[in-house]
Amino acid sequence: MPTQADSYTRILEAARDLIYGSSYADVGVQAICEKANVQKGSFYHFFKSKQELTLAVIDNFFEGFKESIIKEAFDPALAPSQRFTRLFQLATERQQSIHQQTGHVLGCPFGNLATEMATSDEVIRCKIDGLFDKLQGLIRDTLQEAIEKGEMEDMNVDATAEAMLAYFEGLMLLAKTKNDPGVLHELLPTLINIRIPKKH
Amino acid sequence: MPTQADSYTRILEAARDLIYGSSYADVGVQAICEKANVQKGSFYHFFKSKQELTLAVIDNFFEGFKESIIKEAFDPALAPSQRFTRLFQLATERQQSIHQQTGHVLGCPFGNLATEMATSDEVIRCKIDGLFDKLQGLIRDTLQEAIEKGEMEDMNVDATAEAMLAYFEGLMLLAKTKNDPGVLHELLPTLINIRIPKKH
DNA sequence: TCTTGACTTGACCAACCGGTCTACTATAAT
DNA sequence: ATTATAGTAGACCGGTTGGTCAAGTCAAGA
Repeated sequence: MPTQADSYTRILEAARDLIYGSSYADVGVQAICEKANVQKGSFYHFFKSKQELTLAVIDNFFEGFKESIIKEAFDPALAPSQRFTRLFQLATERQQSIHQQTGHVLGCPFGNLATEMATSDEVIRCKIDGLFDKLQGLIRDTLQEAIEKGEMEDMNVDATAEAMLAYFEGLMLLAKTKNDPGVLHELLPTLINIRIPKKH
Repeated sequence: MPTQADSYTRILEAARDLIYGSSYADVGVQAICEKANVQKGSFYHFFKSKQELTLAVIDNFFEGFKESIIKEAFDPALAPSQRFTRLFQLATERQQSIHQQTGHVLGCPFGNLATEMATSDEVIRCKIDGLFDKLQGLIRDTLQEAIEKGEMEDMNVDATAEAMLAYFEGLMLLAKTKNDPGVLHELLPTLINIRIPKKH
């Protein structure tokens, strides 16, 4: 007998794991209900549609991301350039761990969903677009701080942050396609060498 | 009355356009048949499953890619570093053109399919993995030639080629998520600055 | 003329899709 | 004790999924 009131959480987590493990379209409401040990009626009591559930899943992913990787890597106590190094460690370790558990490199949940749904669901595309903007802002601020502390030369921080995010997502995609986390271990550290100079 | 014998081609092209425009899972056999003006039976006369059709679609994509972008950009008559510049132009123009026609940046067809299916269809994952290897090889050979001609300093050509491919795919993903081809116009040219040095 | 085989037609299948609905239970406030 | 409310149960809906199949068309070869 499920502990009643946390059905919402169980649905959310079941959906998160299932969708991350394959894709939005491949995971049906029925499958989510079965994994969450919940009936259809309960599902639609808490979520008015599969799309709304997915928005909640994306938020949940970002929460988890903030409370683990971001909090640990973008620690103000660390030197800016070391934050990147820590981020690479954590991201690589996570994909390695997932690969060991599931047999698959799953990549970036936001990148996965964006790729699948950008053309068919504008709401979700905008949601992920916004999250990418936040991440880019986080990188940009860190770069700015590094410049101010003399750790890095001056540069176009906005363009560089965007390029870094792109490189990160691209490596995740390659690692997923090769099903080999080694790509990340080898190439993620080179992300800090990316520089887009200021144009003048 | 359809011109009979080219049903195969019409199915293939309909599937290519539909899948590229949304995703594998979102496009049904029925929709493909309707767009191709063909009946279900004909579909399964030519393709024994939706998966096999998808493999043919991937091949078709790569053929088109070779005969347009690759043939034009990786022209031995061009200086190696100029081949990259040409590639950026062509890739950016193509996405801009698609965006103008469809209202959406569709990104890289291989990256899209890999992201969607890598965890659920091993055959397709391997197929795309192989294509990525070919592209990486093409980049690597160009880099090698650039080094031999003194256009570039020596480097780890394999790692650099992989990093470039990742950056390319990541930019495509970002452009798709933002639904803005401007990302490519702004950042693709910086791809040539990526360098992974030889370790010793 | 008869046969063969490539191709087409469209009805049909079980399974599943996202979503709705009514009936029911459990809890808590009145 | 009564009522309201939150949550659960699961049958049910029309529509769609990938895939099958028997029947038929048509052109070429014998």
